Parts: sequence; C-alpha cells; structure tokens
Amino acid sequence: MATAASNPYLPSSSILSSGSIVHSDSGGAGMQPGGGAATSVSSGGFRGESAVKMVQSDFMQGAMAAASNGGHMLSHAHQWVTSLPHAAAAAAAAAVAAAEAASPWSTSPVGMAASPQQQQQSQQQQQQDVKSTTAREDLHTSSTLHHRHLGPHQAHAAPWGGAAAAAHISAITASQQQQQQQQQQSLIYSQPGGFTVNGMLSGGQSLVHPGLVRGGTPELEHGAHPHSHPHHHHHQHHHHHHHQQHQHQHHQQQSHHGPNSHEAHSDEDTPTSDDLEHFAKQFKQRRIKLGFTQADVGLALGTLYGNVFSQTTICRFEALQLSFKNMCKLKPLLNKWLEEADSSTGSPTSIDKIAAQGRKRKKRTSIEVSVKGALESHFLKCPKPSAQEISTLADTLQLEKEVVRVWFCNRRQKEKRMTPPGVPPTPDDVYSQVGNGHFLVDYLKDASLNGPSEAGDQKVTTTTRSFHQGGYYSVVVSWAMQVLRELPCSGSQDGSMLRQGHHVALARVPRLLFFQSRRSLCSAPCR
DNA sequence: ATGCATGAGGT
DNA sequence: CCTCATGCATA
Repeated sequence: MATAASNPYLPSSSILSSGSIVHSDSGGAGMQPGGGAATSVSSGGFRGESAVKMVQSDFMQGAMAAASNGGHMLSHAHQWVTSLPHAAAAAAAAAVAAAEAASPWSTSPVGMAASPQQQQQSQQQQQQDVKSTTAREDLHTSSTLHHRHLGPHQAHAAPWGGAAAAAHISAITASQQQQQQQQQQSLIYSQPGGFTVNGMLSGGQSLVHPGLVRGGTPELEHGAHPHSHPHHHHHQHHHHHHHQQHQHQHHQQQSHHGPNSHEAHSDEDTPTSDDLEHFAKQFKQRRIKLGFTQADVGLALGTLYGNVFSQTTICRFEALQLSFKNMCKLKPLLNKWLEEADSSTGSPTSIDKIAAQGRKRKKRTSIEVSVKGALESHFLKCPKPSAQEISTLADTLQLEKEVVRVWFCNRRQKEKRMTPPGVPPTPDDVYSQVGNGHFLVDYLKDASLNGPSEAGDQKVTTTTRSFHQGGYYSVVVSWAMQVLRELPCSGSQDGSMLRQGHHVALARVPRLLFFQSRRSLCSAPCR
C-alpha cells in the first residue's frame, strides 16, 4: 500500500510513505538547508529556508564545460526514440522488425498519419493565443517579424516541428506568460521575508561584476557575441493559426545569414531554431566566463526584470530543452542579462526577491526502473490513458494514481520535446533525424553495450545540427542502458541478439515507427 | 542534468 | 483531466 500521500502534501513531514517507492534518501534531509527545517516545518510547513541551498554549480559547470568541449554534448541531443523496457523486449524486437520492414526514414507517411492525438497536441501546443501584451517593461523585442507569409498551409517545418507555426505566430508571445508569472510571483513575494531567502543574493553574489567570481573558465572565446543592439520593439499580433497537417512544406532553417543585412541574433526577428541554438551556446559560454552559475542567472533575471527563474530553467534553456515558444520568450531576457552582466560594472539592481513557498512539496517519488519500463510500455500502447486505466495501472504497479497520472503527463511533455509535432515529410528534416539516430547508435556503441554491428551500415556521421526539438535522447539512452544492463529476461533469446536488437530499435524506431508499433505490435505483458 | 511535482489556464 | 511552463529535489 503505498498510499504515500493520500494527502497531497501535509504541512508537516508526515510523509510516511510506507515502503513502496518513495525514495527516502538518507542524504536528502541531511543536506537540507534549514537543518531541521527539512522535517520540522511544523506550523509553517514550508521550507522557505531552502533558499540557502548550496548550489551544485561546481558540478554543473564542470559538466557543461565538458559538454562544450566535447563538441557534441550528450545533453542536448534528441530523442525521438523512445525505447522499450526490458519487459518489452519483445516490443523492441518487433520494433526492429518494423523498422526494417518499413524503411524508417525514407518512407514516413506514418508519421503524418500518425495518431490524431499528436496532431491535436501539436495544435494545442501552439494555440494559446496571445493576449495582448502589456508591455511589462518595454523590452518587447520582436518587431514586425516579417514572416515569410503565412499561408493557409504554413505548417512547415519549423524549428521543432509544430513549432513552425508557433515560431511565426507566437514569435515572442511572452506577454501572456509573463502575466501569469507575475501573478504568481506577486503572491510569492508577498510572503513576509522572515528568512533571508537569498543568502547569496543579498550576499552580493547576484550581480557581482564579471570580474571573476570564480574564475578560471577554460575555453575563452572572445569575439563576437550576439548582443548587438538593444532596441525595443514590440510586436503583438496574434493570429490564429489553423493547424493542419502539412503535406509538404519547406522549412526555413537556413542558418546562413549572408545576404540579409541582419539575420537573426540578439533579440529581434523571429528566432529560428538556429538562432536559438546559437544564442544558447553563446550564452552559456559567456555566462561561464563571467563566472556565473545557472542559478545566479536565474536569480539575476528576477532581480533585474522581475522574473525569477530557477537553475533548472536556465539549464534547460542552454540545453535547448524547452519548447520553441518558451525559448523565444526567454531569449530576450537572457540576452539582456548578458548585456548587463557584460557591462556589468556591477549594477546591483538588487531587488530581493523572495521565493518562498507556503506549501510543502510532496516528496519525490522514485520509480523503479522496472516499473518505468512498464509505464513506458503502456505509454506506447496508450499515451493518454483514461482515469480508469490509470487507476488500474497504478494499482498494478503499486503506485499512487496521482503519481501515475503525473508520470504520463510528464512523459507526454517529454515526448513533445523529443518528437516533432508534425512529422516533416521533407527529406531534409528526415536527414537531420537520421543524423540524430546515428548519434544515438554511436553513443550506445560507445557505451560498450555492444559492438558496431548494424551501426556499421549506418555511418556514424553525427550531424552537428543537433537541435530541432530540443533533444532529449540522453534520457532514453541512459534508461535504455540500464535496461540493457539488467535485461532480466534474456532467456528466450540470445543475449547478444537481444542487445543488438535493442540498440537497433533504439536507434531506428524513432517516432514514426514508434507510432506504428504502438498499435500493431508491442504489448509486452510487462511483468 | 533531470525526474517527478505544482499550478495556471483551457476544455 | 489535459497541456505547458517551471521548479524543487535528486542523481
């Protein structure tokens, strides 16, 4: 009975999740800032004190640095490849079969025809129509983005698939969201600041001059960073994009800004995925050079513009793991921050923001690999299970219903990041996908899970254009590796075979087939 | 860096 | 109940 939390969140730490899966780290509480705060929380029940968190920046920076150097970072690749759980070994095999049967990328009508859900989703994703803006400041970037022309059919390949339309349309529809955020924040800020939530903030960490808060950043690159001219324009137009499946289309990924005097950089124009990618990279480098951690930036943004962001968000931005729209929204802010930090001289625009939350978060449930596998398996069959199904599944897996529900939600979200909403029929796009696929194969291979095998016939020509929808394959990869490592049920088949099969499946089943397989094949009895 | 969670808006 | 933007808590 793992009714870990019949109550969403109890004010106090009465999360006695009896055994099941709640991950009760010994260390967790230990590092809690407030010391006893972690558990005590009596009345207040919040862990506002957590503000003192010691950043794990070191770790991250190191990682990022490494990533940068590496040329290809695993962190931001893509993963439209969802793999299958051990239990679904069969599925994997099936997938492989399918993959081979139907030339993966060459023929890809499947994608388009793919689940209606997908279409639906993509549509929704872009919809959120723009409410007029209220210039929160004046920094409305974006100008009159001269979108090429939005025809009735412009669904084209945009940055991240469906984002295409979004790109133009919602160019930078930050306004709406900002409103939301501000609302929330205002609430938050109103919290009496008994505690110094920002030890670091007030401590003078926030906007220290770029001098060298923590110097020594290896790779330097002087040169041209994007921010060029600060100009504030503001666009505001909302269209309704009728979304529909594109049959054909062209994409606008040209990253060559030759002819046009100003292509895209900074904060204007409709950023293309290329722009974003580039910006993100630049941003990261500068940030590191300046000695700021992602967390610092997040706070600084709040301090400067009123929108506080967490390390997570900054991280995701740098890794291009946000939705296209979201990326567009953040870019201007980050860009501005860059400028500030740059000229920095230390403009401590300190407006302490307090981020305290009155509620207690439910402890993070840790789902076992095997269980995850089962979930994945189900996800393949039905990405959107009904409440009933969820309940059943939850019961079967001995998880709370809510946990399962959330899992699916998150899974879907993830999928959006990894799966282009509209399958790009365009050869070009397909290629880029292939590139990713190879990358993945390469990675697995490198992971010493097995030899070259099939990978051989697929040249491991990693495309550098590793972006498109914010990759996420790393997640799957790591998971896949775990599975492969365990692979409890290799009985039926030969271990190596299975492995190869797996890795192939992982590499080539990318979405298209994926959907296909979701219906026909796949249906591992999962445990 | 990422997994699970929360909440605001929409239906 | 979903999607989406975000973030705490973790690995």
